[in-house]
Amino acid sequence: MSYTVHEVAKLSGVTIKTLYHYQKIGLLMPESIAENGYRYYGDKELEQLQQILFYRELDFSLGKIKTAMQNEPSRLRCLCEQKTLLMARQQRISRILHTLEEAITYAEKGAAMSKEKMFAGLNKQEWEVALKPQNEYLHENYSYSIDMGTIDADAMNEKANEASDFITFMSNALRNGVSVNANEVHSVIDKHIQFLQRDMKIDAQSFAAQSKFLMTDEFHRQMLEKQQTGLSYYICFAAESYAGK
Amino acid sequence: MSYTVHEVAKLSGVTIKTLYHYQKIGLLMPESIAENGYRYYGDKELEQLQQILFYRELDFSLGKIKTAMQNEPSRLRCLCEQKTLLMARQQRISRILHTLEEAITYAEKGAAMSKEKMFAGLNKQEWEVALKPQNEYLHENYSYSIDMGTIDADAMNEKANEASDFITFMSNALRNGVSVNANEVHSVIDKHIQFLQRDMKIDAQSFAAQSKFLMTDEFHRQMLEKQQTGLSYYICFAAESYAGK
DNA sequence: TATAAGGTCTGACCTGAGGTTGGAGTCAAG
DNA sequence: CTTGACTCCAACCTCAGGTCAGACCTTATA
Repeated sequence: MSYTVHEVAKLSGVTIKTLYHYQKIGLLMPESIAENGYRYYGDKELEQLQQILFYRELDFSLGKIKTAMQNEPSRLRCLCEQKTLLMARQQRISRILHTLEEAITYAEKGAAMSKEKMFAGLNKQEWEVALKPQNEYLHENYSYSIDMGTIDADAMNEKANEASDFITFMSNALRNGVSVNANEVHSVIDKHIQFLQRDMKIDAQSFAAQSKFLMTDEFHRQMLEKQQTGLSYYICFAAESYAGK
Repeated sequence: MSYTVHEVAKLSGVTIKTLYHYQKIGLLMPESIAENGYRYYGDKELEQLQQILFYRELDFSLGKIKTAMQNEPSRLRCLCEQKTLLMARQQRISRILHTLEEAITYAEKGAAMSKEKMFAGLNKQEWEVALKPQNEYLHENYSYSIDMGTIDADAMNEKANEASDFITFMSNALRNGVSVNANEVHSVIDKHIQFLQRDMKIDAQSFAAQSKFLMTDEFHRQMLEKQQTGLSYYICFAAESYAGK
């Protein structure tokens, strides 16, 4: 199947000029060029274009896109990476939106925001840190948020792993439609609480309360939601169900 | 309170050069310029800068930003509009993400996507349509799933549409990470309840209770969850947050 | 008090990702 | 065989800054 510039443009939303530009810089070559100079694109080229547009959405420069696509010829892996990045971007917009909402409530009151808050999510330096390996980021942040006040590195690692396991389980349970009243959910919460009890006094009630509290913290909530949509709410309910048993 | 270029740059994340540029094109003037030529920015200027950055995030050109800020001197209304636009953008990213995910599953199977699907969300023409009346778009996608088994066509249609809009909104809100405490969520619940009140006596508390009750009914829960993982939990929380306001 | 280190101002030039204009060739339909 | 839509290509323009370079200012320290 071959497409003319016009067809490709209509399908993908880029202009003909842009296609030409991409050809000139060697980013996307036509499948074939007829004797009259007309350019024709095939299915493979469309896939490439799609990928280019995903990257462009992420504000990659065309040069970077080119090298990225050369270095990682596996379409699948490219796509997966793009997904990660796009999710990170969504995250960033969430933060900005949050800042914006705060700005609105301050403006309504006629009050002034703190200068750092004002630019949360907008300040790129800060944001680039959050961009990179989200997983570490999740780990770090989660563990740090649970065990404030401990120092020992190894123990901390163990805690991070436990927390991560717990979250993974809950995430799977939610995806699989397991009810918050299910026994396996309760028993995992039970184990998790037992683990927590090593460091702090905590019981079912206060765990439920704490889950709820965590939800009020936007940052935390987003972290869970990033892992699985709806997770923060699910955990909260599960904790409540467990506590009310 | 006055800030030097350096301080503003660090706070906001823009470069000094950019500040200079904004001054040159008259987008953001310093509060005062000392005799030695040094520029100083005050709190008002920081607020303006914040707003500029919000707009920039939305890919407004600097010229447009300038006129936008001149035409709408009310900071509050500016912010609210920006919020709407930013939420629209987030939805667009959601769509792209969805396309990306589909691309991944197709790639895993080694199959080919349909050409239109391939560019869903990326194609700007199409997207601009989706940008403005977001609601129509929502209609199409959802209305079919709610209104099975209706009797009175017209009245039911209205109800179906309302319910459908409500659920779709909540679903998007959840996907986009909007907090259950967010004003827009509350106001949508408010509207929904007002709508319900036409047919039955219901207030915030009983709505929250009913949401919770719905959750205990596996059939209803699964229906919501099928639409969007985590949705039943989210709605429940949102209702509670609304009731507790 | 001199000097170094670091901020600051300004203009001139560069860049990337296209858009615009315009002249000329090409295609399909009536 | 003409008309209207499509295509090619080159030269030039734009926008939002970045880079570089030279000169000036401020503050801390020797």
